[in-house]
Amino acid sequence: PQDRVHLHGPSRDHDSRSPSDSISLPPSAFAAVPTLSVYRKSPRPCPNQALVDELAVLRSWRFLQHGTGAPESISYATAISAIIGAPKIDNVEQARKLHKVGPKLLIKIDEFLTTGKIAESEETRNSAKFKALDEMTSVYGVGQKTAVELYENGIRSLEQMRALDRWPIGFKYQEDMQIKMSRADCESVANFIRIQLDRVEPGAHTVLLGGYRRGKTHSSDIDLLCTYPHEEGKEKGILSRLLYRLLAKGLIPEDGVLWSSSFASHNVAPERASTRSFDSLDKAFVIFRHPANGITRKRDYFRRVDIIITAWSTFGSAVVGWTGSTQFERDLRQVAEKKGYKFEAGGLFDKQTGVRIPTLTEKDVFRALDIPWL
DNA sequence: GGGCAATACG
DNA sequence: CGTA
DNA sequence: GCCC
Repeated sequence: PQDRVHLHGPSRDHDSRSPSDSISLPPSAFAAVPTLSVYRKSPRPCPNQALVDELAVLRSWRFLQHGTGAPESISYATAISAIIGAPKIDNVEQARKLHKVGPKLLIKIDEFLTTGKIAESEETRNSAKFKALDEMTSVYGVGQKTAVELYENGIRSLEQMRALDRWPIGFKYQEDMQIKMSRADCESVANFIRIQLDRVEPGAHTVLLGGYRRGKTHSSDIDLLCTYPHEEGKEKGILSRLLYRLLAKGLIPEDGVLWSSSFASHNVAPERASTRSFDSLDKAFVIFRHPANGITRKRDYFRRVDIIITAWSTFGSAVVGWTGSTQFERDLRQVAEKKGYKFEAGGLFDKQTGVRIPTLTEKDVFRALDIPWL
């Protein structure tokens, strides 16, 4: 998720470079780059794409060493995000004006501007430990902590991990889950699910979110948001019916429901079920079997799909919350907090009263928080 | 020196 | 702790 | 690592 690049409209991730980018801008233009990602565009590729690619290695390295939530990691993520939102950098004085880019980053940027690369990035890419941790965390259920622990115990490869027999599901579908999906693949998977959804709840509506919506050409998973337009409450129960149907049709393997709020509530104590925050969205993380079509798919492929259900009245919040990127969500919450709101994918709330502001559309969220639509 | 987004749940 |  |  950290590779997600944020943007605002559905066309947010398109190349927005222009001929004027070849002209060197005054440092003041860089000081004008907004501090938070919600106030700037994030084109991809961006004008500083080669630099970003180099710095991204160091960001990954920090993620693997300290976790994505560690300050060392967040500082790199925010700095890279700022660079993504900046015009073409061709001297250090410009970079110096960017918010969130400090002395340490400037040294790296300077090196890149003079040599065209960053030595530490290259070393990191080739380091055995980096490669081992990177590979180990690719297994579903294995995060940074576990990978570091495994490494300390001498584990270095997927083969060694497999022998431990601790992640049966992770390894069962590991191979397919490494293969990224094209946008056409994402759309095809979504359409398979829509057909079944229409059988259990005609009139229900779905949209593809996540990296796909941000314009990524390839995705490692699919985020599918489902609602029932204009009829509050009619979305209730959709998830379990849909899951049962997908299971019955073999579109989800028997062991393919990795997690589901809906299914869980079956064997859950009633009081526990009602304890659930009434705003939290129903969701299921599944393995979807994408049937072969004999043309673009010679065989079935197993894909990670997240299915999320939202009430119509909070559809906008759900769209914003499940589109990302990670950085965008962080910055959005900061803005909400500062303006007396609390934002979650389940809704936008007044911090004082706890009252939920209706957010039928994505623009309702932006409007309430006074964030421009870029 | 404190803060960095946020939270439900298995 | 891991996942979203 | 960067900002307040």
